[in-house]
Amino acid sequence: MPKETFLNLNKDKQTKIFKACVQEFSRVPFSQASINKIIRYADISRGSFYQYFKDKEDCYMYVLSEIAKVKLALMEQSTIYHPDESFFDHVKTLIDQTIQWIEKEPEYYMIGYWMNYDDSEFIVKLMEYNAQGMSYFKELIVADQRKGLIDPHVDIDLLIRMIMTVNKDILMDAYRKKDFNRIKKEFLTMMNIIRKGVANV
Amino acid sequence: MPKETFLNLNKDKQTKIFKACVQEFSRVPFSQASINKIIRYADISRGSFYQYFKDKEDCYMYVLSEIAKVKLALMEQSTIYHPDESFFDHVKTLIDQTIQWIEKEPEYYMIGYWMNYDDSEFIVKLMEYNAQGMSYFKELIVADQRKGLIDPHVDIDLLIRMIMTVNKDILMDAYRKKDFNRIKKEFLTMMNIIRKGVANV
Amino acid sequence: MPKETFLNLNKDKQTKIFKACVQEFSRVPFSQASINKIIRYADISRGSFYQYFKDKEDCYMYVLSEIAKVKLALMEQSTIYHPDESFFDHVKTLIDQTIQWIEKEPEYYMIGYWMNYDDSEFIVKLMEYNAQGMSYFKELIVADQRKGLIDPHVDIDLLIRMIMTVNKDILMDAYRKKDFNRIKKEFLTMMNIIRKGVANV
Amino acid sequence: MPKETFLNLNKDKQTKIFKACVQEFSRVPFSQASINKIIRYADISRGSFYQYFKDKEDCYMYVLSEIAKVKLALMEQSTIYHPDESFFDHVKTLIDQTIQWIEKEPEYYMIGYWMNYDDSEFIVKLMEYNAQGMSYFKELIVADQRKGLIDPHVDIDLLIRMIMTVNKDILMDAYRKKDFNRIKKEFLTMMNIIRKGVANV
DNA sequence: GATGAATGAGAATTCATTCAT
DNA sequence: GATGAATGAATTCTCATTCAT
Repeated sequence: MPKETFLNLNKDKQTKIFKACVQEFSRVPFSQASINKIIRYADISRGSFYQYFKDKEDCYMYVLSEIAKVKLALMEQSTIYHPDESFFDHVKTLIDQTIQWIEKEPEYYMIGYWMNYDDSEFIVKLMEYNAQGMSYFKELIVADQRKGLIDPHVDIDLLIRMIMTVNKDILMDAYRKKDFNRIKKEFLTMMNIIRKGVANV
Repeated sequence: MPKETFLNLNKDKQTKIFKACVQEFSRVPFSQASINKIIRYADISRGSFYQYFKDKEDCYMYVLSEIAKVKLALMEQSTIYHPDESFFDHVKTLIDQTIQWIEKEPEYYMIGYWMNYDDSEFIVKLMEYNAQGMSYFKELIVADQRKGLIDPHVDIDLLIRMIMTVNKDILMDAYRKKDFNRIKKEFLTMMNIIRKGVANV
Repeated sequence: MPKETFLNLNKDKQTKIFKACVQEFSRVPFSQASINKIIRYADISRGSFYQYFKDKEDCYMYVLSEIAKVKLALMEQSTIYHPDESFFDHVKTLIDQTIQWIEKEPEYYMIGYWMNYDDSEFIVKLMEYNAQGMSYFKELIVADQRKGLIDPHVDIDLLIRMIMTVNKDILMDAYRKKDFNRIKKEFLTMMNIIRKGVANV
Repeated sequence: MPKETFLNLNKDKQTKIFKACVQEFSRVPFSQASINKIIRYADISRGSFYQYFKDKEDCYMYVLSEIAKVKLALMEQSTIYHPDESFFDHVKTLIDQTIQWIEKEPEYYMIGYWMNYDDSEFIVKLMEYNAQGMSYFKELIVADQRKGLIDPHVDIDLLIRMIMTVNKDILMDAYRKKDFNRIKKEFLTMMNIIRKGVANV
């Protein structure tokens, strides 16, 4: 996490630096991100960077934690206010919010995206903490199975992975094409396929 | 694409160089691939490399195109020899073949893997290769819809994308965990979800 | 030498800063000593450091001069209280004291140790301090020569240098091996060699 | 040791680079030596340096080995041609040669000098191989003891250390004062002290 | 008199690419 | 057609020193 020096900076400067980091870390995976570029974007000296952050990793952690704050705030809303939602409704809510979020801060999303594909030790470790979010999905599914809404024989882990993957794919596609309008419809369609299947019975 | 100088080389040497490139490009993403390592593997001089290829990118494109050839050949086979298969059976066959292929030439697969998450200009180019394979999937689905096997209202493009994504995810996961045994079962489970859905009717 | 700002500080703070400097300058040679570490040890701000000292060199000179004071005081004692000792007895006394001193303030000794092998401009300055102690050695030797205890033809300056060098070497070795027990015995042996020679007569 | 690239260079260039290294490594201890300075002295590009040497250590090892060659050649001469010399005569011969050597290549000497005072792991390891040269000194002393030339009770290791230390000190002093004329006389005087002692019997 | 943020030159090392032979 | 030496900008990171508050 940033050094005191950074925290002592006025909010404006902090924000400027944060944005510069986001700009760079959303461009390429962590291992390719260039401190050179960050300090150029932020218009600070090389020395200053290292007065603010211990090293590149430290800087990255800071950015992630800032983003996590926003993200958690978002997720808490959806979790807290709809505790009794069914799994699919919940996923739908979540996606709605994610889409909103991406439209507002697409770069935040990219940072998380790159994280999936960086092999550096550091990033691999980081990824593990992400996996924690999955557990409450499981609970929702189990609950739905008890209520008779979801087939009790289904492989829960695979189901979650499938939805996650599909989800990621759609968002990435939207990002690439800079078209967030179709996403929602596409997503609902895909969720429906998973829910109902495509076979004609 | 390679310069004439390369094409004039005897097949043996071409192959040796190709293999060296594959070895390196399957190790790390394009941006991290080292020409140093390639020329060492191929046992050619630094100068020769640049007499064969315009630059690293050119070399990469060459490798991709070679692999694409093999891949397309494979896919065509499966189409040619089982023209009447239903869509899902076909997908299953395809996956069988892909798994076989990966087990035989895992490096080819890795190159594709890395490609997805590296330089975006290339991704676009890659997508073009992939898109070629899609058209005949469509035909199979339409045929199945006519036969009453698949829901006629389903969005064909989305369905294909979904299967592709899920497919990629399973393979990637298998690769990461170096465990190809579970793949087939996992894949069948996921295909079943897509086919039948998970809702309790 | 320190700026007035430093001299105006209360003794406690001066001492705290001095100790911090000693801690750092005894750790590594001057050129590798870190002002960062000094201000952290002394718990003063970066800016304060430069309000007290012109630069790193200035700070170092201050430390050296402080240590020199202590050292000279020590040497004077041995001269004052045993004015009639023979030269070799005196050297022995001196070494006893030096060893005591080292065991009490090993860091002071280390600073001198590093000094010898770092920036050469400093060495010259250091030598000046050291030279002060030499003159009364000479007197002792001359006295012993008059008393017929020491060969009148011996080159006094060389003899002193030799003893100094041997002395330094033993101490250094003791310091490196963190073993001060053998020192005294080794030292006596060496002094005996100088006194009696090793040739079989 | 240098890479092939370096060995392929013509002798002139090799020499130029070697001299640049010597210039830098004789200026300061290894840990402070600057590759920047070396490439400036040698008038080569930063990249070239790393095409010649793996890293700074590699470069240093090369320089040492070159110097060692010269030094060994020198020592072999004195050892081979005077196998029956007494210990002190041998030391005298050795010093004569060392002085000659230092006068011709004072920088070589400095490199070895700095080595004594560098704490980096790498250098500490290196120093061990230097210790090997001592063993044949021991043999000479033992031989002299058998012949009755040297006091049989003398502590051999301490004697060698003493001579080494004194030796080093004289050379260093000569180097500092850029005055090699007095060395020989000084050295003989000191050896005489060790041989005969200074006490009036 | 105190503070600590800002600076920029410097460190070692890597690597795609060029160019003379 | 082959070679491999030369290049220099790029990388991350350190640190003594300055300067505005």
